[in-house]
Amino acid sequence: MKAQSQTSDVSATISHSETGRKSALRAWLRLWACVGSVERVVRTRLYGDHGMTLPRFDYLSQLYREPDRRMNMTELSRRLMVSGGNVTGLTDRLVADGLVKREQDSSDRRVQIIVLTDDGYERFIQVALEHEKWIGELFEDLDPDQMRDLNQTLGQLKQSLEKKLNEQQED
Amino acid sequence: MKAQSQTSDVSATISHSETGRKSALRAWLRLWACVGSVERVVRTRLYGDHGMTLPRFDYLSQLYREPDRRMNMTELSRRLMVSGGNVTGLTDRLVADGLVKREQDSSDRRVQIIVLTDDGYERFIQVALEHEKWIGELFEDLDPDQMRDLNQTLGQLKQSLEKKLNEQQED
DNA sequence: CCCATAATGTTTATAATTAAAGTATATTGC
DNA sequence: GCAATATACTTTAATTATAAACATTATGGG
Repeated sequence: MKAQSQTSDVSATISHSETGRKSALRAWLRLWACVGSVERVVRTRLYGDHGMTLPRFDYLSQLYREPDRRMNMTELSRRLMVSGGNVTGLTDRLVADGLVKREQDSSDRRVQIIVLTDDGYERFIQVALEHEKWIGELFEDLDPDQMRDLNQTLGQLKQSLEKKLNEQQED
Repeated sequence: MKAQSQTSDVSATISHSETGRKSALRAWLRLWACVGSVERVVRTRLYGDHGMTLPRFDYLSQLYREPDRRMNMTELSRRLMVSGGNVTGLTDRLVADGLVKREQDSSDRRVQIIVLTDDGYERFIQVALEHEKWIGELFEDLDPDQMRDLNQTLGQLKQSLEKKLNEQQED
């Protein structure tokens, strides 16, 4: 059949990139499935056990990791990988709940600095301890060697993706 | 200090699970970051180049993979890892766009069968070809060995997570 | 057959999310 | 200094998403 022999000819020439594409797609689908499963568990437990949503938890965790517990909106948007408008809305609700507060930057009047309040800090560490336990349980079937390799590969992939994203942005 | 010596005593006892937790958390954060980066690229290009959203693309891809291009709502909800109400809304809009249609199950009047239309099929394969190319490019920095190991580990993790989810559901 | 229970899907209210347009402030080049 | 451009954030309209309550239909035990 013509179509089939064409496929064979082509695959003989570009077989490497063809198989690369297929295994990349498979890796992507598995990554997506794993993240979806973990997110579903974490989201359900956050809401059920602590009345907190996953986006708010992620938001607070970014602030928590900063030495001074503060960050501007643009940086939050970048770290959380969501749009600026989304961060505005999340911030409004977190301010209403008293978990964060807005402060003005002294040198640039456009900039809003978001600060974790004492309440927000207490609330976050309480939830974060449980969160870490859940993640540990969800990943417990991977043996230490696999975990090490996985972390190594994902670290490399993460850097590679960030590099590509920056390059793309400049175009 | 009392608190510190307590921490040391505890970590001496459960150091293995402690380090396991930390590396699990690191793996989770990296997984999350990688998926976020890829999703951002794919979403932007889907919308910019094809006027399609990521949730709709994922929805169509689930139907496409079925031999008869049809599936009921509950199964779609399970595969896409989203709520039933969400699937109802997505279906309404995809029906309005003519990409899928609803059919009644002959043996169970509760069941809606969603069928990919000819238009939906054509549209999907056109976009899916590009999608596969994008994913291949985004993952190109991983060498074949890493890709193979990654796929193996993620496959195992995926199965382990599905097992845990089922067990949890039964509680 | 009938009732309790389960399963399928929709509706409702609300939150999260995006892209695009808009506002205000800074910066840069001339 | 001023105009053009860039940056930081908000607003808007639409879509996507959840949890919980609901309606309908199916199933299984008495």
